[in-house]
Amino acid sequence: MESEQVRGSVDQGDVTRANSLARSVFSDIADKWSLLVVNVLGDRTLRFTELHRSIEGVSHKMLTQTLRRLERNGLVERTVHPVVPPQVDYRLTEAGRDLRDTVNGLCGWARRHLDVIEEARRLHG
Amino acid sequence: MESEQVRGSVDQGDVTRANSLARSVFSDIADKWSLLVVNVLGDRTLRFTELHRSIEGVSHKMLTQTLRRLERNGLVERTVHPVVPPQVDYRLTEAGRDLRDTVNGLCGWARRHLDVIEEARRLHG
DNA sequence: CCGTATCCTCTCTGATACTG
DNA sequence: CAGTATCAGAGAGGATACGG
Repeated sequence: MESEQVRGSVDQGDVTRANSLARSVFSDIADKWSLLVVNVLGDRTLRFTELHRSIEGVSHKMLTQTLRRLERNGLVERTVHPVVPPQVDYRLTEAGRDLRDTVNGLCGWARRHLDVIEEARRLHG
Repeated sequence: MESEQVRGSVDQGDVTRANSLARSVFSDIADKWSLLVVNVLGDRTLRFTELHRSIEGVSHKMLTQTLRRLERNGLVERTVHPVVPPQVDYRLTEAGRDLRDTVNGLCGWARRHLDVIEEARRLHG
């Protein structure tokens, strides 16, 4: 992606690094659950169970995996409170909140093109 | 997503429809290959083989499947020229180009947060 | 409450070979 | 060139049970 920039004034090595990284990040966040988690979290701080309830259809396992991946990419911050029963809070980092704005754009896009999509599905479905 | 809007002035049924549709669209486009195809196509019109060459690592089969799905959702237009050898052109629809702008936002996001992501990966990797 | 591990199923993916 | 069909292996995802 952004292949035009290769010919631009940006440092070549930097661009290559950006491309491959962006690509691997895409692989990590471009899935349904990650996007939904980012959206649901928003500006709030939620516990594991609250997230689980908020995202319909996600399994315990998938939610855990998704949260670990998001944490690994610096999008989500995980806070463990040493109490019994255990309490763990999740919230978006700054990068995560920035991503959420972009994801909101995606939602806006879906809303704007509802009709086109539905018609296309009727035609080709 | 957009759950705040449920309490807003928008028609309730419309919101529900938008949410479930957005969700099913997400499932269809929120994958690596779809996003890459949308990005590579941009404003151009490309043939199957050109796309295949442009997107490193995609198999013949996956590219076909991805293009079918994108067509099914009204993001890509497929034009078959009745010549021998066959020639098939792919280009983004208006909805597709609109999506590409959003996806570009995603690329921009990745570029902006390169350092944060890399550091998070070092820490948690 | 939160997380991990195991098992089992089912889909996805790539390789290959074949049609128009 | 563009697309379909088939097959086998890999991997994702769900259910369940158990540990901190």
